[in-house]
Amino acid sequence: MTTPATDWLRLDQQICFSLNAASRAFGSVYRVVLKDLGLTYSQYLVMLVLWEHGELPVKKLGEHLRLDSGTLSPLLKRLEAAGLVRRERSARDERSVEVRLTGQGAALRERAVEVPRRISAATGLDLTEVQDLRARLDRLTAALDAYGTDPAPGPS
Amino acid sequence: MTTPATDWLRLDQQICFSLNAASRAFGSVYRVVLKDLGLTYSQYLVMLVLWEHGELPVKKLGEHLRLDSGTLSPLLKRLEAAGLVRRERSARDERSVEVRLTGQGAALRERAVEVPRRISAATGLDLTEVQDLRARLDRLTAALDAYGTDPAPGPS
DNA sequence: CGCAACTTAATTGTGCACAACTAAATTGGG
DNA sequence: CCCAATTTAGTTGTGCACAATTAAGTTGCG
Repeated sequence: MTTPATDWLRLDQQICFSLNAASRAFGSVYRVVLKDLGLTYSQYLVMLVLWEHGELPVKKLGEHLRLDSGTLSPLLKRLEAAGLVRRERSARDERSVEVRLTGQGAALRERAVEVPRRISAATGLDLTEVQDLRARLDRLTAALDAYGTDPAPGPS
Repeated sequence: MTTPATDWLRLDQQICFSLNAASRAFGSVYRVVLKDLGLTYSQYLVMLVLWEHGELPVKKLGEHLRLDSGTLSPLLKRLEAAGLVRRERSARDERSVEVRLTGQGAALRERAVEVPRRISAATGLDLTEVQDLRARLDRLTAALDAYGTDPAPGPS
């Protein structure tokens, strides 16, 4: 009684669809929760990194978030236009652009501290479940990334 | 020994980030695997639904995929331009647009059957793990959706 | 020094997601 | 029948993701 080969193409069999749907559902909740702060979900992630690390070049920011400059450049310009960050060329290395918080950006953290609690309430998961799910997802991401660099890891 | 409140804003504590990262990592793998078929990830999901259900209005397609017409309309036009689907106004209800596969679109299924196997290999997960993860993610999505319609479900 | 290789951001172009709005058609109450 | 409410696609505008390319600056080898 194995699943017929033809059923592998059923939408409800696709792990990617569940993942994508969950990601977008999160997006909807964050949109509501972050509206007061004037941030989008991705902007919020950038701010999290800046609140944690203080100040860093676009390159480092992208490494933390797995995003490239094509995504970050316009996003950072919007944050700068909103008065939350400043971007300035590094004096040491003119290729690099340092991103740092303004006073207003740093102050926004005070209002952001309640965001995780509200999101947590929306998930209906307890701490243990969240950590377990995060661990599984991180392993999955690592496996997918490895496939990208080496599609056929084998014993050869 | 509880986690300091300040740490709730750490990026690596955010379940949404792990989810988002996994979703984008999947995107990269699908981009590679689907390149031969000339489909993007989202177009592939649409084709899955059409292969499974044969023909249906944009509305139904959106319900299956949790997508609205703002996303589907341009996407379907691209699929039509690629010769994979046809769109035509329903005779019964002129508001509705029926989407159906062309011969070429139906034939593409033969080449798509190997996609799930290749994706499965990339995840490094066995069938049990995939089903468990899917179930967790679907429950999470349901909880997040419920929050959107009723932010404070209580016993009142 | 002089120049090739590399690094880093930014830009450009394509496509997805979604909110807000518009337009057209259907439906149902009077 | 008439018209208000509803349903359904489509359009517009904003923002994210990413590939490919460009431009500027740095580094190191000879």
